[in-house]
Amino acid sequence: MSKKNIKPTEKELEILQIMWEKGSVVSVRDVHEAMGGEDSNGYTTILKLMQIMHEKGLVTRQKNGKLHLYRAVPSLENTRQQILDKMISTVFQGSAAQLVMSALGNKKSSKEELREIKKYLEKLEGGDV
Amino acid sequence: MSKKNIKPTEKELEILQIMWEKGSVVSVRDVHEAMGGEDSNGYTTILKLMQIMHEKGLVTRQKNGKLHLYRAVPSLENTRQQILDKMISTVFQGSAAQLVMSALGNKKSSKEELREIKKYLEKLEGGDV
DNA sequence: AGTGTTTTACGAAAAAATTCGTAGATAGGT
DNA sequence: ACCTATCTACGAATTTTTTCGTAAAACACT
Repeated sequence: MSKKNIKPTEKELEILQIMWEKGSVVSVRDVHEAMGGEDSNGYTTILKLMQIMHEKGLVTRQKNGKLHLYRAVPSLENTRQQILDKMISTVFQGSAAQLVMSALGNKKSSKEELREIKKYLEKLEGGDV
Repeated sequence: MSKKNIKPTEKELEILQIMWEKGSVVSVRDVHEAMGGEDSNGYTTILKLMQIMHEKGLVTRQKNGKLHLYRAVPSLENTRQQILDKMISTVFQGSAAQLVMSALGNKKSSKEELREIKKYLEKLEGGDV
């Protein structure tokens, strides 16, 4: 019951994405630069976004000297799951299989990827085929 | 070059989804009702949205008596593709395989679905394994 | 202490998306 | 011809998201 369903906006998702990539804590500047620096967004824009995310509980932060270090609260996995679920229900008629096949269809995935997926499938079918 | 990349908003996507489901043309009322009627949205809200979609070129329409019948312009397939691509790049580190495995992981897909996917995979690997 | 650089806080503007009220048009039935 | 139902057009209000300017605080270095 404790899982709040805070849906990140698109921009927020971009920021979360960067945090997940970097793995550990990040400063506003880290994010700002990872997003393409001043050409893409003003520094204070990113700052503001991260402040809002903090208010929403999407990130925690802690002071380090004069700057704040931020950490993503929702996990990459959960977020993926959430987005996938929504997407499956709105655009894929509720069928995960359809999504999978669409995803494989266009992107010419490498043979290794395909093999990996196949292996995964076999594991899923697991003890009952 | 003619493919405009008109990105439907979320609400617009819901409406498109209904149109795809219904298959053929739909009236505003059809959509309004399919979306849960007056409890969910005012009739004119849906009307307005569909008018905007018309301006954007997301739907075509034709008069039939006093009402308009709408038809989705973007195909379900293309839209899926577009959304998937974006999603893969923003939340799945560019890897379609990751998306696929995530999608299969949580949703307990039926055995039939899994089998279907496997078959599909084999077809993809096709003439070179 | 004084100067310069970087960071935060705050407020507010701008842009985008959603919602709906009102008025007028259109068709159907009587 | 008139009444009623339903539909469209239009404009505007509301809400949400994105953007950034300005000023104050924090630190670093003389």
